[in-house]
Amino acid sequence: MSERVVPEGSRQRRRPTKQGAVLSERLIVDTALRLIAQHGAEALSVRRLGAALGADPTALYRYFRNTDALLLAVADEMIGRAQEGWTATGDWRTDLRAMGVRINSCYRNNPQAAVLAAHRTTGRTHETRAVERILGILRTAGFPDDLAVRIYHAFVDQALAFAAQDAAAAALPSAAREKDEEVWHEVYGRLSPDTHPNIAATFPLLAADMSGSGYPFALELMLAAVEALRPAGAGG
Amino acid sequence: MSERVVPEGSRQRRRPTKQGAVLSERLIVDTALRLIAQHGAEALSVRRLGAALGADPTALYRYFRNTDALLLAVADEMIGRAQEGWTATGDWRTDLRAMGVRINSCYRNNPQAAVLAAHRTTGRTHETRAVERILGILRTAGFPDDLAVRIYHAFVDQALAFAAQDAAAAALPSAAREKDEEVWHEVYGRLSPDTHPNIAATFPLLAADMSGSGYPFALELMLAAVEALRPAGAGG
DNA sequence: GGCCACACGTCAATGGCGTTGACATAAGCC
DNA sequence: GGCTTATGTCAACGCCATTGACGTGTGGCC
Repeated sequence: MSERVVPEGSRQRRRPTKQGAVLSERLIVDTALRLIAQHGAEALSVRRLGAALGADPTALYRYFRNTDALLLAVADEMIGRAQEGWTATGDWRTDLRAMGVRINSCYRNNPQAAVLAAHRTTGRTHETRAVERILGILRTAGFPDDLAVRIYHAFVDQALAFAAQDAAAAALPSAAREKDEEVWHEVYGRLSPDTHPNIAATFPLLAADMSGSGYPFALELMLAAVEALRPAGAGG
Repeated sequence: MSERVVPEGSRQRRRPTKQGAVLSERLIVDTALRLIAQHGAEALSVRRLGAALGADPTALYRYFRNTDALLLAVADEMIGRAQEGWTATGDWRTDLRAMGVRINSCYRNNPQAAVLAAHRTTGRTHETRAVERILGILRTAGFPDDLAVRIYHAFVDQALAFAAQDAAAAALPSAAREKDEEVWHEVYGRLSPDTHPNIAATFPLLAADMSGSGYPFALELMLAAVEALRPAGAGG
């Protein structure tokens, strides 16, 4: 009895499907990402992916043990794409902000995979490099080690937590997402000033602000607070 | 043809199921939370919930239009539990901190449900009350409306995002969680100072700090930054 | 060039899921 | 006590992921 999944490296026989497609791990992952991007997160199912590939749905199980393994591969591909091209400017605030924004948008661009990946510590090269860089930014800016570590922790956790939060919102089935937005206008817009004076007084501002992510402002607040903690006389 | 779902307020005929249970919105939500707490988030399905209630699964559709509506009710119940017994002290910083800590710990106590609930806007009573209270804290502290709204947004998103993040960690199967922590010590503890000087220099501090949640310090940073934004001359 | 093992695409089937429409019956109003 | 109808029940639909068996064409080997 042979194992169902053959590692991509030792794969030798490539046999076209009835519809002529030649499958590979790479092709499947790329197709899954395209499917998500084009038709939303809920469009990703084994059956639909099979159809998009021009193959029997169960052919996927020759490449991934289950859908979880497939999603992990998709997440890994996403991380690889996002890490490309970052360089330090030397200004700690600019660099930290860029890191935060990159992590956030990287996850938000692939919400389905992000939801799965955001809560895990991989210990792989891309991750360790990011840790090293952020710690470097803080220590070079003059923060003593114990403070640098605490700031690193808060910064990274916040970036990942917001990324997961925003990704989860983007990954909701479109019906649920629309309903969430509708709630803001229908429910919050009709609360009485008697019972909810603060909501009633600020409603237009509230509805406008809540449609976006809270991360950019939260990031600025954190940067400002960190600036205030920086030892006097430190360079940069 | 009457509407399938009757609002809980105007419900008058309570008819026991074959197994003798008397259903209500309240009972269903509580049972759902118990089911999730005992058997994990994936144990929550219409069929299993029906079985746990001692009713036909489809009886739920007399109380909730679909599973999404049920989920929102569960989420709102968690928000309500987080606020139980809270009272304002009048000091905005104390009150905001208490709100944040309450949300965080409540969600972490019900990690499986939190993972499902933290990303949704329910528009239900517990949620609107929380929104009203937080806005009240900020406006009473003297923040102008537009700033109060932006701070509210950043604060709430931060609390929920960290709550979901911490809950997800707590909800991992124990084997996977131990493996994640082990990876932290094994991988990060053995990185060479040549390739990862900043990690190597701070590793003991790092390993100690990363074992807890980043939220408390992130919350303090946000409060400090907000304090700096408060208009001069405001009371409190 | 021909043979053979078996990898891999395919098919059928299983058991789960949410949801709907039709039905029966008891609750509560008059 | 009769009527209306809310509410619990049932059967069925069309999805879903996953598995085991099957046969065909590929690539290695001589």
